[in-house]
Amino acid sequence: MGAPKQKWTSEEESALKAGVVKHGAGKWRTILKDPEFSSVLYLRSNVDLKDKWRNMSVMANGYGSREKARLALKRVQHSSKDENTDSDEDESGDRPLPSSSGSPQIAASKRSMIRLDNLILEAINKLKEPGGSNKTTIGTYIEEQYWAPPNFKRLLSMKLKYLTQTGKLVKTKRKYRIASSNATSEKKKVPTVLRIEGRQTSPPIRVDYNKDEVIVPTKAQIDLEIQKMRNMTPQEAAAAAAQAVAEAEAAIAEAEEAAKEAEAAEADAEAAQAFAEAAMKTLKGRNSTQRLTLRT
DNA sequence: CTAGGGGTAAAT
DNA sequence: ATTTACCCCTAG
Repeated sequence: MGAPKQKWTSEEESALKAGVVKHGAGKWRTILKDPEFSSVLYLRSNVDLKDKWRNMSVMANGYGSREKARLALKRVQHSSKDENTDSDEDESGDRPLPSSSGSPQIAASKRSMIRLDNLILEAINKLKEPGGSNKTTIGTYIEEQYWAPPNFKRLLSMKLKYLTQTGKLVKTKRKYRIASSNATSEKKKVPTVLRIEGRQTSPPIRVDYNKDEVIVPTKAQIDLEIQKMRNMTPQEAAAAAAQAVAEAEAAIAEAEEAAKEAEAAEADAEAAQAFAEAAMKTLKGRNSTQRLTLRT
């Protein structure tokens, strides 16, 4: 019929994730009605959200609710040794189901948002140091380009280690380089359409990204965060940023105490980072293409 | 309305 | 052939 297939955009995916974070997985109708996301998800139905969440979970986790024989991995073109020590230690449930009522416990283990990853890759990319860049250089770059939370060093170390382990980075000597097989195949989503929340009477704003930035699929996520802060005063945004950092620290501390792989903490830390970073950017007014400070 | 299970057809 | 958006159905 009319729409043969409508691929979910990164914006929609981000909005969905954010919605799940905010309202919990399963509150599809609530998420849909939230003006924060309805601007992005107004085309989708609650069932769509459910199904999409299912699909995403299946992919991310490997075993969501609809996995079955999902054990068919791609035929790796590993030139050397492969040895994927697949330890299915995954305990991060797809359905975090935050125990909302009662005492607010910070325990949401939502995994998504690969922000710092991109930051690191961008740093390495930009630095273009032959043989790779070391931790300090990368850290300095990020600190200069963005900002550094108090626990940034730890975050970075953890992230670097993790990226190396997962093969996204290659560590030679003390230098890190981007793995050769690093598929930088992001979507061709160069132009993004944003809608003004509330009213569609205004024509969509077309925003062209990739000004001087690396081609890293990170814009959508930032967009989302910024949208969420669109109505915040600078003070509120700063407070949110501070809180985000605090939460990240708490997550790190917990993870270290538990001596775990810190997977869950990573997600939290990254989410917090993204939020904080977006806040800082907003405060600095270095938003490139758009003014998001509008108030209807 | 939601959780799931099942399925289909369209993109890749 | 796989992935993925959507659909249908049933039980809570």
